[in-house]
Amino acid sequence: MMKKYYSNEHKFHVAVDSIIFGFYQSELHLLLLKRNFEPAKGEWSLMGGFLQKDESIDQAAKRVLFELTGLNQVYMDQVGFFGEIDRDPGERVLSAAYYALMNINDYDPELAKKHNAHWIKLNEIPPLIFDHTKMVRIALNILQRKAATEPIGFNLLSELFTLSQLQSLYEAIYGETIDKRNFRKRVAEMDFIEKTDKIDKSGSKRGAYLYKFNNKAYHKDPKFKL
Amino acid sequence: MMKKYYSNEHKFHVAVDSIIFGFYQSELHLLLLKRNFEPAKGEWSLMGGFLQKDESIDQAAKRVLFELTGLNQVYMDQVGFFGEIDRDPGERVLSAAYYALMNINDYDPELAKKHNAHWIKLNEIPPLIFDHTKMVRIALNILQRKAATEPIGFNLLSELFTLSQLQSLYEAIYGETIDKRNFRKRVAEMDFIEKTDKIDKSGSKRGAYLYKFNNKAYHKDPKFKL
DNA sequence: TCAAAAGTGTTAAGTTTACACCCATGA
DNA sequence: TCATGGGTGTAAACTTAACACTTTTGA
Repeated sequence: MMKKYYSNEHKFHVAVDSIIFGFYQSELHLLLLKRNFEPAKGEWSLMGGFLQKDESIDQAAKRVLFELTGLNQVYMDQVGFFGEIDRDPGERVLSAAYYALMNINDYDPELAKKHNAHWIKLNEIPPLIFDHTKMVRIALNILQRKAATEPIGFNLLSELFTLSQLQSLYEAIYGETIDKRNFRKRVAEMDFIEKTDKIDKSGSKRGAYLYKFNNKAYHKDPKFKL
Repeated sequence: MMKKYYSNEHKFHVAVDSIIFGFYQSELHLLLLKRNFEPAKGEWSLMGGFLQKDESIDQAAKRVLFELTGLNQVYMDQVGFFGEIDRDPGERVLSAAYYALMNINDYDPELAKKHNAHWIKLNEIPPLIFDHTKMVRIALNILQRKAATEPIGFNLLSELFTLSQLQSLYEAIYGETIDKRNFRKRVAEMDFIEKTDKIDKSGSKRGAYLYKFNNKAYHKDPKFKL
């Protein structure tokens, strides 16, 4: 048996918290819980859960997301590790925060009801428990930086999307308007954003061409800047 | 007494590991341990330590750095939280990695001897234990990104520095050469990088003016791009 | 006297920004 | 027929990149 060196060291509760981004009606939203369980019942918080003995921290983040959404294969990335002594005023809990980018259409409203989860506009976020507001702020910073140089924004859209949808997504992420012609010029230079022959008529009478992100083509020549 | 909700949850060992950057002879170096203690005695690793009951994770990172260097007030930033199940093959330990930027001249060689610590050139890093090599790679990525847009590089230099030193620092961080005139043009536009009337003769016969970073001036107009 | 680092401006290339009108369609 | 979102090109401003010689001084 392997010798144990760490037996005198203290041990800690470790949790994960998920900042879940969704996009609709030209706005970024977060999936937040109006907690119907203790502690802090009745308050708003991120979805979270405890790290289990037999799972990695990345696996825990995926499991927690799955519990709330029923979805696997969602884009996730670590935000940071939060370890202030009193961040949870009950007992000490350390937390790794992750953000997730999902297509809001994939989300089953039944699961929302069960967990009392709600999509809240980014600029209408209520006060959250513990340090969750700070986690959200940092996650948004990371998203803004990363979305500019890596093609992660597509995770927030359906597989097929119009250029107007793509533009309004990036306007929402950056919090500023983008010139339509300049935006389309940049998109046109990215060969991995492919025009299909399908047309979406839901957003206008005339209809707009639907595009899709070709991940394989992106990896052949991975350049992205929006 | 506050009700306890988490008592059934598993607890974990939590450590911090420090990626300590230094700069001399125009090259970035890391302060690494040739371990004179178990586990993995004889192998190379980052400096680390366990999180204690009464300290935050940031405090733990500072304490661990202090134990190795005797220095407080060193620039540190979180790299990420590493939680693979078998990252430490002995017992499960989760680790928050931090990188630190220090002036190599502030480092007491006596402390180095005691811990068997060595400054190793970035491109001569030996294989490290556990996932420490991965931590180093991610820390370097963060440093490269952050050094370009925030004035953190000065932490690697003495208070007074020549423009040649500053340029070779940024060349080391980015891993590419920079045009001298373009570099100096950019520096000249940053009013918070102030020319002193002192001259350094250690690097050349002619001598070069010494500059300093004025943090207060920077915060009045915080723009940085190198 | 010469080797070695310090210091100094200009021009061309490339990138980014600003901007306005016609098109297709369903109500 | 008209209101609505879809689609398209050009020129000016700005930023970035390329480039070579003179100065100073200690050995």
